[in-house]
Amino acid sequence: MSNLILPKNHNKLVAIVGPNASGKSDLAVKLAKKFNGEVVSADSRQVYKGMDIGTGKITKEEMQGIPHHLLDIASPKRKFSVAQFQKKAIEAIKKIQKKGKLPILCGGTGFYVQAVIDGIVIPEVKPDWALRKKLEKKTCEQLYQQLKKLDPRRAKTIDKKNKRRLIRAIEIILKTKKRIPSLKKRVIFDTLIIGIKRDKEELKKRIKKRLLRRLKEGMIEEVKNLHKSGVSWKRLEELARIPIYRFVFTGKIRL
RNA sequence: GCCGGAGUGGUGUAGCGGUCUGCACGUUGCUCUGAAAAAGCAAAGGUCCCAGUUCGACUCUGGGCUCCGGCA
Repeated sequence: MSNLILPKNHNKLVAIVGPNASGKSDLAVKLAKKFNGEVVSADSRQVYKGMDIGTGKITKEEMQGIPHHLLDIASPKRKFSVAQFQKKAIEAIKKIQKKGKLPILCGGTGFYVQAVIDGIVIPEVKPDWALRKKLEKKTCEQLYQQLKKLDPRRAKTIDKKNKRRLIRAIEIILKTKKRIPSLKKRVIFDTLIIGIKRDKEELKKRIKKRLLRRLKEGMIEEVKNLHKSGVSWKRLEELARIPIYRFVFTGKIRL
């Protein structure tokens, strides 16, 4: 086992990206063992407590003693966002670097990885769900006209038909009373990105195998428990875009 | 074996005797400013088979095949 020697306060980061079931978690652990690293998960679903089997969260045994960060840091009852993730991830990565160890960002959610390695500067405006609900009732055209009045520059670049983005833009302006600053990126880490490629058929097989294993492991129990602990069915459905959760809800699945 | 119901993109469905068969999910490509397994844009992809009626059938009729339910 050849351990990498890094100076304290170095700036290195390894990021692993790739499709579902391609073996990112395994690779992350392997690399961590080899290069004296710790893993930082970047998965928008695995941040939630209680969603283990369904999200394919790594188990204690699979971690093989390697510390994993940013798993189980949020309640599924509340919504978690990229901005929250970004802050915590950067914090965790810096801490690992300070110890002279190698942080390994293990992908899952592309946007989350991007937020960290590209250092997208996200406006400091928390989502206002009541406001969003109100704006939701308007048409794209109405929202676009409103945005045009508030911030003509942003209106020029925005996708006129993307309601979600239009709403977010208006939300930022209403809260800050200012126009939206142009997109900035603040790259803070010296990152090596590792992409995993795998044959499609093989991926399918791996996913199927994983699905069957998870059903056995108590997938259905997990969903029941989530609901018992107070996560509404509605919220569960929101979170349940994952095929395996959909299976639990509908009894149908396509592979 | 009999009776009934149904066969429409990869999956689930909608509709109609006559412009391009619509929608959802999935797929592929592109775009991304606190929802990212998201959202938006674009593209590929279909009427089970054979006859008949008709100017014209995905639609109506008959037969075949297959599936589902009920009865034997």
